[in-house]
Amino acid sequence: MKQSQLFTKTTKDALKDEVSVNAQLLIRAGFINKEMAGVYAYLPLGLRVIEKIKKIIREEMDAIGGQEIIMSSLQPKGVWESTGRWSDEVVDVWFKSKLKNGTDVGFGWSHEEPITEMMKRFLTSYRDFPAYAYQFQTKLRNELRAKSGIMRGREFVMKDLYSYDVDETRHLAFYESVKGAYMNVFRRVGLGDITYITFAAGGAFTKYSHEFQTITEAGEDYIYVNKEKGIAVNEEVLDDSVLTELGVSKNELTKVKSAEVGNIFNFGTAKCDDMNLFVTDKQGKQASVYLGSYGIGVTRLMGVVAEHFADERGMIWSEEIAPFAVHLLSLNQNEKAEEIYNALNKAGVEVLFDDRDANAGVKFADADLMGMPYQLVVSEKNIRDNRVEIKNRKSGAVEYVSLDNSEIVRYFGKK
RNA sequence: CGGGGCGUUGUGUAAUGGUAGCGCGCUUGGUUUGGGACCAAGUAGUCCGAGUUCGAGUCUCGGCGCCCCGACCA
Repeated sequence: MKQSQLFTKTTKDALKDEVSVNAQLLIRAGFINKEMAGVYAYLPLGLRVIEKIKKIIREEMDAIGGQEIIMSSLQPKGVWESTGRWSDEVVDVWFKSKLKNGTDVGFGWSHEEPITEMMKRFLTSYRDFPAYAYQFQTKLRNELRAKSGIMRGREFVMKDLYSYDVDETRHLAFYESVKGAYMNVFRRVGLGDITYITFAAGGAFTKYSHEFQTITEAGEDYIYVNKEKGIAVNEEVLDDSVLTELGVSKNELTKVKSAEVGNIFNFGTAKCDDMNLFVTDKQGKQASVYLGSYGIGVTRLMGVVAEHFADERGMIWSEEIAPFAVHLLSLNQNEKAEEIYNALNKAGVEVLFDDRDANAGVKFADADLMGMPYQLVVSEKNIRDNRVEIKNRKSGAVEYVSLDNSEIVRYFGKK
């Protein structure tokens, strides 16, 4: 894409009302726009990051048998009444409205009840299991206090996966396979080293649930970790019995601040029982259904990455989720740069071409702010030396490649 | 939901109750051209509504909105 055609622009100015690093950088670079407190629009560059993250998640979900669907944002009252969760006293984040005829509707803050209701149509026999469905969906939550940019908003994108099974062993095995898939996701977005499967409160159905906590100062949780043993415990459940169960003592654990990027939850059979989802087993008798619910905050994950991979000049995207792999900077050498741009495009390399009539300093500063992994500099100086310059945004390392389109394509092809 | 801070051009800020000014941005012209360059001329504003006052950005009341701490986070 040519930058001269991109309708967004960058700004040097820091916004007074936006304190978090993620929102500050993403807004300055033109990735997102703030619509209101806790509500952000995703612009071309930001959307490309979201789509890259979704692609990774989609691959990992499909790999464990997930089938993608999309539920609705408008939800009927009835399905939530069956579990007692329509009440504002029970769920305090509801956005609600009415149809013209007075019928109550809710805006989806979760989809556990609606998807289970929907599944009743299809899951009627033990032969129908297991069933694994997931979606990417905008969740609407009337948070009392939005904060930290895109890390805690009133409208955000979540990937939620639901597993249904009649066989408890298989149900638990799937739960374990989601753990693995989730860690793959966090590894692939670059947060593997600092993301822990964390013991957390389980609620009414199970003793514990598991959260995926990424160590970051921008987070709002505290967890206790032991990196060598790969153990992490949320502060909220840390007591002597948990320590005994895990076989660690408290002085082996370090307290760190973290952000919850994912959560997996075993409902047992309670939820489906509540919603009257029963099926016929082999003996022709009524059987209960196990439900698992598994979430990844897609937009929050983008916020955590933006926070973590940044320096004083701007963001630093990894190749897996960068909006573009290459930022081609033409220092008044548009003709030559255009040839390279076309060659890279033809080879399928994603490239943002800064073809604007601007000073070198402006282009470098913008490129650093936007944070594409590679900056490819085409300038008079380089052309004279019959080469192009390729700078690694993260390391700052500079490499030179001869001024030959196929050589340049090959450089990025091997990446 | 409890507590605190705050709303002035697009953005960041200034203005004893008395002419709304400055930097950045943006527009135009010119100069520059490897790290946010320079010169000149322009552009645009007091969140909304009442009230007090000869006079309100400034004082009072109400509304709307934003940020932070805490609580909450299925």
